[in-house]
Amino acid sequence: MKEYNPKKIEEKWQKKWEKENTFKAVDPPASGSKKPKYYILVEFPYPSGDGLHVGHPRSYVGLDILARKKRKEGFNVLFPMGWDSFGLPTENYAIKTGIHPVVATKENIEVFKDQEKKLGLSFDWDREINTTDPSYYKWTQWIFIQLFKKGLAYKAKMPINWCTSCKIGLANEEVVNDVCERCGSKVVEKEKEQWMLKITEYADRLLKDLDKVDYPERVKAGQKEWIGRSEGAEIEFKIQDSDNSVLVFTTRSETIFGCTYLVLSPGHPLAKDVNPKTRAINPVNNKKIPVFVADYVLTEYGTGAIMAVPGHDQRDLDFAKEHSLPVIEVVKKDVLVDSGNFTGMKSEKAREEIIEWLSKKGRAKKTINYKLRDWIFSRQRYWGEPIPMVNCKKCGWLPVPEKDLPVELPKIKDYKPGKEGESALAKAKSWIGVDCPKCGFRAKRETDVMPNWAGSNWYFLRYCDPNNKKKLADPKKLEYWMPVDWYNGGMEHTTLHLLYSRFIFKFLWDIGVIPKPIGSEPYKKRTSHGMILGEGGIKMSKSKGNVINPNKIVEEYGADVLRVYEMFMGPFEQTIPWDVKGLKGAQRFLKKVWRLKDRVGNEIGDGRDLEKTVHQTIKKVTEDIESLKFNTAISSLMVLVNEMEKQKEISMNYYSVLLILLNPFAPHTTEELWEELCDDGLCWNSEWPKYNPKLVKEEKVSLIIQVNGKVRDKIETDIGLSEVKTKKIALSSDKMIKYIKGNKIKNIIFVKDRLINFVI
RNA sequence: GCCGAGGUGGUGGAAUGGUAUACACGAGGGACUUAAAAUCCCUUGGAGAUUUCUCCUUGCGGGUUCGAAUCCCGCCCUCGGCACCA
Repeated sequence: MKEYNPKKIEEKWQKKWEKENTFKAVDPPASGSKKPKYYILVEFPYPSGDGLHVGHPRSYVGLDILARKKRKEGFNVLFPMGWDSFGLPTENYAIKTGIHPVVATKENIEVFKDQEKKLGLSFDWDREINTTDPSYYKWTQWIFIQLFKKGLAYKAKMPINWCTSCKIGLANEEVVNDVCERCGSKVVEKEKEQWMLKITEYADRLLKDLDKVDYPERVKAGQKEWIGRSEGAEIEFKIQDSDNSVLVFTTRSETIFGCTYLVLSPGHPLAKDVNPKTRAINPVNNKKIPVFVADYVLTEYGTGAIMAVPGHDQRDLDFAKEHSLPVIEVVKKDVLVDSGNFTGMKSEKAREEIIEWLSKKGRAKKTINYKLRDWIFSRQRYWGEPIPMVNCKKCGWLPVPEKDLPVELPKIKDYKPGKEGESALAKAKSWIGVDCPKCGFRAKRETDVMPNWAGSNWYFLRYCDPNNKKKLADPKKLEYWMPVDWYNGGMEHTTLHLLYSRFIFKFLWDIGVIPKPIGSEPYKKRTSHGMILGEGGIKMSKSKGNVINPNKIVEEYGADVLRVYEMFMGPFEQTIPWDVKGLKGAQRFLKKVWRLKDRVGNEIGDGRDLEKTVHQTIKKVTEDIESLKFNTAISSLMVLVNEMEKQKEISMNYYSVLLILLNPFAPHTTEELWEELCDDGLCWNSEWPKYNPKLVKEEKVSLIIQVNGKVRDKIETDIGLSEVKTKKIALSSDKMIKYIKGNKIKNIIFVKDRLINFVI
């Protein structure tokens, strides 16, 4: 082929890869194969009706590069893809158009899959999964039943966030500024029976085990923040002239002598009984203090009541000023003052001793509080996994027998939730009625479905054994593939999705579904890619009309150009604006590589310089891919190509190194060139080159000569020159003579092969 | 308000204590062409001298150091996350 024609090339290789199942991950025991496994996971997308966004390929291409490199290095790579396809947009679309979510989902998936295939991603498509497939959600339901059996799923009447428009209960994290995150309508409180998951039981382990994993510090910080562990004490304040008492939670019991009033949250059981004359008794000094009700104290956190210490807490101080309440300072320079027997004690010691003293009197106990709350797991919607539970008037809540799983979504015509907010499933009368699994009398199915998270909590396990009909996954396969070696996804999922899936994994590990040797953490390493913004740095959105469709780019420039551009545009973790012009640079680069083939000759023709650059490039690209520094990896490849352009003839040897290094980034172009020029094998599975450390080093260096830290001259020297010799050469130069003339050299700083600095 | 990330040419960025601005885009000039595209060559941080050269420059102000984009202190701004967490 004379001209670079990406369209033809890409179609050709994509067909071949599909036909030959090139990127299939081999399950154990692979006969004779001793390749170590490597499991690379990218967050699976929600197949929306909008199709792929240029943000998707950023993650997929980045990790595809890693996957392709690992294969070359001899790993048995698992790099799968699937669809997280339950969700509201599809349901809302169904309500609007009457098109069944199953149909819409199928269409959307076809579009997504086609778009992804056109990017040349090396997924093992044999392992494709879909959370809305009954053979998949059978196991999502099965996990729920196991949680129920262990007492970790329970029903509770909860004051929930109720969206007045969506007619759906929202979890706390789905409410933004008192409005529904999805539709922007007003959210009110409503009492509702909800299925809850006891994630709080795992709070400590979710926190502690962060030490075992390789996540970015900012991600760990997010997890810690969300769990919000704080050590403190519950202290009892008796209400005067009453049998009631108020428990408060505090992390700073050493400040109790400065407590001048109590505050209850509006939801506190005693809040109704509080009046301006109510007094509580401070257990350390028997002072009678007023009691208030205020909404700056949260019902759900701690005991729903606080001891207010305006001398040492800003919010208490604000409140005290507003109500002209006394402010007492009881800690000065970390030492207690005006605090009875504890005066003069260091605050850290006093904190412990005060609790101990009050504990002996039965008025306090040490406790640990978490911000983390149990997880509301019910949604009154249609397009989700039915919660596989049955309610019998006689026997109560019972799980559907496992042999009857999956509980499939019934076919209905109207997907709208009921007016009271009940799930649309409540309309499927014949589906609801079921025999009680225990007593056999007529009972009713649960009509709530699970939230979006349910399917994505454990999907990475199913990839290990996607077609297993008897088990969630074969333990042998899990033991081989798990844990995930490298997980990449969006920053927006680093708190909740990560926490929830870690919780479910730990639970499955506890009950023996996950083989013990794997350990109780699902992801060894987590990274996050940055968002791609529209041109000019504004978010891409339909309303702004600045959404870029990756397939248009593929049409015009080719997938390899898009891949190289997205990886070159800037640091992988960083948010970055899209720039059409940048595509041109990527295109020029690949064209240059293409044209270089005409200069490939035999073994002669390479200068020593090219040899050095080749080895330096191998080193740089090898290291940069491992740290996701794709932008600098590509720039070093550009340097190599620029250097090759200067040569009259390039050896096959060096050109093939270039092709292998570039292959993960531009798999189609390099494969085509490889086929044309190389006699043996394919580029994708050619061994990753190794560099010679001796050849990476420069033999000559440009040594900097400074005077008082300012660069005044440079000299070309051999490496390893001693201080004495360097000094001699440096001082003999005309420039230096000029600069130093008439001054006394006070000090000389010498850094070998880098610089010499004269301080005068 | 708190937590996290960041601020470097006209633009995206490189450099994590040692030549600031690699690589790329854009722009200007030139070659090829009837012309355009494509391709190639040169110039390109700013200011002043223009043959040698000098001074300034990494958000702002200090500090440490022979030497700071990089480390420390204070401030300003942008982006992301969380919302009274006792």
